[in-house]
Amino acid sequence: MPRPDRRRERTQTALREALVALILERGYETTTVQDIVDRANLGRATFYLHFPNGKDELLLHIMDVAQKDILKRAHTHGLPSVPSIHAFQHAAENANLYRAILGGGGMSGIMARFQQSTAAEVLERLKLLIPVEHQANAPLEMIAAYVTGALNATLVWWLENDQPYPPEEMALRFLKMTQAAVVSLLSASTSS
Amino acid sequence: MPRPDRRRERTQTALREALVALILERGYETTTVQDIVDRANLGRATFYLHFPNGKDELLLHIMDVAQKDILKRAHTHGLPSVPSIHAFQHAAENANLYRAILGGGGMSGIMARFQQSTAAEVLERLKLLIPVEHQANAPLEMIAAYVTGALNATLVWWLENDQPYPPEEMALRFLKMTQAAVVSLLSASTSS
Amino acid sequence: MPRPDRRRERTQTALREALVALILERGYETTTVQDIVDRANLGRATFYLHFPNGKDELLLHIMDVAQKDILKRAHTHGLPSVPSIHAFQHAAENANLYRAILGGGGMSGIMARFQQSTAAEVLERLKLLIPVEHQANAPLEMIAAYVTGALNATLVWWLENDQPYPPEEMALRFLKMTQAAVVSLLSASTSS
Amino acid sequence: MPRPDRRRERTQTALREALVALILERGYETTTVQDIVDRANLGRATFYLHFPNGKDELLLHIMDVAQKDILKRAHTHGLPSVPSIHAFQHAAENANLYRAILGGGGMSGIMARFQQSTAAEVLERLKLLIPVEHQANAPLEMIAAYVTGALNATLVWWLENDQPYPPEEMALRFLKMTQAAVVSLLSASTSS
DNA sequence: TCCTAAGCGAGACGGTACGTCTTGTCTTCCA
DNA sequence: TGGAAGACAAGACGTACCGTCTCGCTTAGGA
Repeated sequence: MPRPDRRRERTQTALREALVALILERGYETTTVQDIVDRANLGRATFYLHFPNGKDELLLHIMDVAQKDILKRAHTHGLPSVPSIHAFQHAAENANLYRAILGGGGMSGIMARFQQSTAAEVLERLKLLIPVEHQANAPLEMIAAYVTGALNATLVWWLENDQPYPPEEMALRFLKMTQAAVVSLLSASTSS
Repeated sequence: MPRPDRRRERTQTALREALVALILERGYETTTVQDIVDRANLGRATFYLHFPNGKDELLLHIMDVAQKDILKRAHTHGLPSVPSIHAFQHAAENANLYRAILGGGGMSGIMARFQQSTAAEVLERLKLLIPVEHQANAPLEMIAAYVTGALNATLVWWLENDQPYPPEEMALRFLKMTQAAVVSLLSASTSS
Repeated sequence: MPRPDRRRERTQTALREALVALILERGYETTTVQDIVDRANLGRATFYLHFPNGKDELLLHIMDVAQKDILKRAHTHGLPSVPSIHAFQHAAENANLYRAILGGGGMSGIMARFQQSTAAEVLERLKLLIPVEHQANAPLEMIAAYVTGALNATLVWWLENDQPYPPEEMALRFLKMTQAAVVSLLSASTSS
Repeated sequence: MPRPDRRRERTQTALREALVALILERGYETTTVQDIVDRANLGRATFYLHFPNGKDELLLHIMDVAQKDILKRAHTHGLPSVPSIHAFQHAAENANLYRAILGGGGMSGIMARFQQSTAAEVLERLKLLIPVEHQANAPLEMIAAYVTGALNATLVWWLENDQPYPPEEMALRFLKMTQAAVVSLLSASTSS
């Protein structure tokens, strides 16, 4: 039975935990390598011994570990009828990490700011369009977030693929999907 | 009565254009203030004269200008029946800027990477679930991007609001909205 | 009358004085760039702005300034009958600097140690060879230092020039010069 | 009687030879402990086992061995009439080591540079003072090296002993010794 | 038309973080 | 069981940016 020097594993775990903690306390961009190794009680050179490309590599490593975690869980239970359940459960258990990666958004928070201001506009539209008696079935804020996230991702996909359809067609597709999604949620919630 | 002095406007325009160009060439994070003023043929002190908080402030300024643009257009035409049409049109005309803000994602691309790997998994699911005869109606990749963006944004909203519902309920809501969206798009495309 | 930004000169002077002071306090090799700029109340980057090759370049600069000083003095007074007088006077006025450059010797003091141990052996020889009644005329320690320095320098010259003469001949030349020097000093001192 | 343990001797010899070789190839200051043990095919810990104070201690050890060598030779032959003959012979046999210790001079070569520039000035003086017909008897460069080495060593002695005589007197003493030495060498060479 | 306050280019400067390198200690593994 | 391999803490290195600060030059605008 081989015993392959457990110090490396211990060191990397300490670094992972230190970075996750610091991201939550002060954000990713403003956290320095020195902060991380101070928190982990390690030397700076040791950090670069394990992650020669700096803190980005450590963050990727953290995400790798997390994704292996979620995949292991999925394989254990087989394909569920509600596929996203694992995502929500895993996010609940690693709320700090998910907030750090998805919420902070990086770019000094520019992207998060964009998402929020767009979501605010979407929310206004929803308030106008949805009859008041249905608004209690689900928080409009959640719907606004859903719609905004979908819109942004669709925009990025469209641009990254060199605008394969004219904007009018894209807007129509997006409208159809989104209308159906919103109506479905509200009516379904009613019947529950 | 203040003195308008057109030089200020000219300088700020030069800075905006320089940053947008540089973001596309090498990304936002790796662009330095010195790069920007070199490109704009300005002195470094001049930059801080206009944007004392650094390049973040300049990026916000660029987004402000862009959003004023889109709002002005919306007010001109009144509320459209397809609301997102302005977003798509504006994105098409400022593709570079949108790719920079939304696509790059910041955090050294970590977020974009997360989006992509998640989208790949979603795509696998879609291929299994959607009958082959419907797959031609709309690119599954676009649907995968839509769903992934919606999922991530919903996760963030849920976490930022301290998990107001249990994960199972969130997964169920998300499933309903998404199923309806996908079905709607595919069947609608069929009948068109 | 041009006024070419005196800040540079002031900064370089501060750096020179800081290094000279620190060399005396703790030696050249163990003095760090950070020590120097701390003492001079400057930033580290400023140091490399003026001396991009590190503290060696600053030390050379110090020596340049010193040598310009001694040459200016020599040119003022014309060629003296006792040529080394300027060296001794200048050394007396910049004793700290000379001790730092010549005495410390560097190489972690190895060279100084070698000089000292050799001088001790030479001193033993001198005590045996010189009659007691002449020993008061000049300190034998000074003569030992003189002879040792001459021997080492001659050795280096011989080796660097690929031993142009056999060792026996070199030893003979060296003996002649040194005997004459010692005898001359002692007898001359007697007649003074 | 202790057990000599020949491995220790073999290891130390390998380290000595490695350092001497490396000093010649790239200088003492820029040679690292890792370089030494790589060259000697040893582990780094082994180095510190033998020389806990680092490479300075190894260099001192090398000099000790060399000096024991020269002393053993001197005792074998008794006091010679030309005392420096052993120094020259030993230097010839260990030219690399002597060049490393005396020539490199350490302090990143500052001291060697000082010696050279001073020797150049001395050489100019000698050319003016010495009749052309005597210049062939001995290389003036050797005399310049001799005089410069003597001057520097005398200066150091004077400063380290807190300037026991005024500079004028020192310059005079130095002049007398040096004049006699030079004259002696040249005339003696003539008569040989 | 001038002249005067401003915008501006240039770049020195104090800081802070970077990623690299070497040192000396200590542990693990292997022959 | 002793030594090679190498992880580790400490800390200096030289580089890169940052944001601040003079210092003159240019220039637009009201006088």
